[in-house]
Amino acid sequence: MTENRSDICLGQCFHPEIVERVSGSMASEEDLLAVAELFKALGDGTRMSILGALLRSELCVCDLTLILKMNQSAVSQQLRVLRGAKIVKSRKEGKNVYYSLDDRHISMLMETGFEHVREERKP
Amino acid sequence: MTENRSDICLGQCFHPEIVERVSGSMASEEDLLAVAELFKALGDGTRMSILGALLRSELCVCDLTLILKMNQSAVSQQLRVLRGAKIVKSRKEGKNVYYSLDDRHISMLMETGFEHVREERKP
DNA sequence: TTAACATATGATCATAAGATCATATGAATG
DNA sequence: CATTCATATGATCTTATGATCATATGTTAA
Repeated sequence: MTENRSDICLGQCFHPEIVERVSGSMASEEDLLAVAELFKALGDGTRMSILGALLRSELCVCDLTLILKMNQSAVSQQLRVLRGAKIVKSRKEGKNVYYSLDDRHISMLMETGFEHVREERKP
Repeated sequence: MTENRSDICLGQCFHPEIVERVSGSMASEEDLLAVAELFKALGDGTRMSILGALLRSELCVCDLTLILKMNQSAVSQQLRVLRGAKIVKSRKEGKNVYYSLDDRHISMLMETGFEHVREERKP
């Protein structure tokens, strides 16, 4: 920890106690990377539109293509990403596959996100 | 709305009432894209590590480079992204710039994210 | 069991985005 | 006021990722 590096502040700027304390109390790298992957999967306009629709109702792929006005392949590709990230779940019924949000964490994330961007827009 | 497309379900699968209702009640495209941008900025391992540190304490750039064991340029580049997305704010004090989370929405998003990935890991 | 339909997926191509390098800016201090 | 130090940023290169195309899988009904 606090090893020497030639490219950065070697001097008086740094705060050893704080660096030590934060380094020792941070979330694990495993958790941080997992959360980053989660947000990365949420961080795309097409996928967020899909989720915006699923926030209102469980939907089959066909309905999603109509709502998003996108072709089926693109929708399915993005659903795969969302499934892989455990953001949506699916259930099969006949020829159709119905998608819905995985759990309430996802809707909480979306609602908090909406609140944030709406607040940032005001001032 | 519900226009014809040759590449997808023209037949019996689709649910006009649901498509109609969801299309009419979804968040605006503007909001959806803004939230997607927010999550995209959160969706990177380096940036999430920075935020994991800032969740514990306000920090200057130098301290962040030591905590993350990364060079200064890479850290500053990612701080720029986080600033642009209104995820962190900065204050200048002498030669140093101190960064902190923009508001409580950001810590809420992170906590919810941690909860989600930890729960997904269990079963 | 064949045809029609709903969904999934591999391959390809174009674009986006992160790390690094070099250098610029701007504050404090001798 | 010149130097040192902390931070920011433009340019470049490489890799990652989304849209599209073509096709595969799997389900139902004729």
